Amino acid sequence: MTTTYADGRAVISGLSDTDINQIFDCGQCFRFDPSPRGGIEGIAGGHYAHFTQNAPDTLEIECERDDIPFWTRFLSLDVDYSAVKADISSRFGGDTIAAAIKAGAGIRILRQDAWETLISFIISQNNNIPRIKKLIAALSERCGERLGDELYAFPTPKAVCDLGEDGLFALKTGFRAGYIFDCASRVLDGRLDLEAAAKLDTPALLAKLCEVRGIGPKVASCAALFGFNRTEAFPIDVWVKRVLAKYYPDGLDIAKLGAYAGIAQQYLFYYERYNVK
DNA sequence: GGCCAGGAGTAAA
DNA sequence: TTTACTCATGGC
Repeated sequence: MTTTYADGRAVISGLSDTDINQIFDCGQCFRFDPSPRGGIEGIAGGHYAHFTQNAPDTLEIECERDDIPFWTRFLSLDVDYSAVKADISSRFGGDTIAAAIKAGAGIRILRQDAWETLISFIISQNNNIPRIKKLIAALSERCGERLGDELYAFPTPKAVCDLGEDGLFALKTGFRAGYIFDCASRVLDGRLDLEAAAKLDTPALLAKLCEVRGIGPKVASCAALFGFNRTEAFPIDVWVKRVLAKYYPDGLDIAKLGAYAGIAQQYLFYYERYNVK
């Protein structure tokens, strides 16, 4: 993998197992969308980037020069996904996981901000992806830092807390308003110390996250997987339940799926959710 | 107009 | 320990 930078654009070549359309459209993030001028654009970590991929092994990132390490890490470009796939395949067996890996061959699990994933997946509960995106965009526009024309950073815990439960409800978050407020309050006053939480082992992390009102096993698992880089976390939502019932009627021992269970889960989710056969 | 959406809290059995 | 109901909202 080699990176060059010129004219506000990083060009990363020598890639494998990478497809930005799959990465940004597999339900793991909610602030990246197709750009009117082609490619995919969005905001993370308070920075805007625009991605284009004209070849399987080459990615162009329009971003600040100083942000290249951030985006490289964000995209998990340092992770050897051929090894990940081999490990998953050796543990699952069967045609289903092979087909799912093939269907989502370019998926990479993003390393997102823990706080952002917590709020995003609280919003996701009993909701659909387009509306989740709308609500997060509305929240960011309402109280996130303005980065440019129509561009807003994801808001800080304090900014969300200052909105109050009423302000959050006014954004049409519905019954989730109180959940979002509780989470923001806890992060703000230190009852939920995200830096300390990041040092816990995964079971302890999940238990800690579940102290927040409105965070249960599924939301906690998504935050752990997408926001704390816990690739062994295995979120079970309606789609994954569907996959498990359909292809693994005799049950699947998730504990035996190893360090990349969460990545396997993402292949399966993508396979079933987007009906990629 | 009922059903569903990357669920979780609550009460009841 | 599971099961049924409820929670706002919007697309279909």
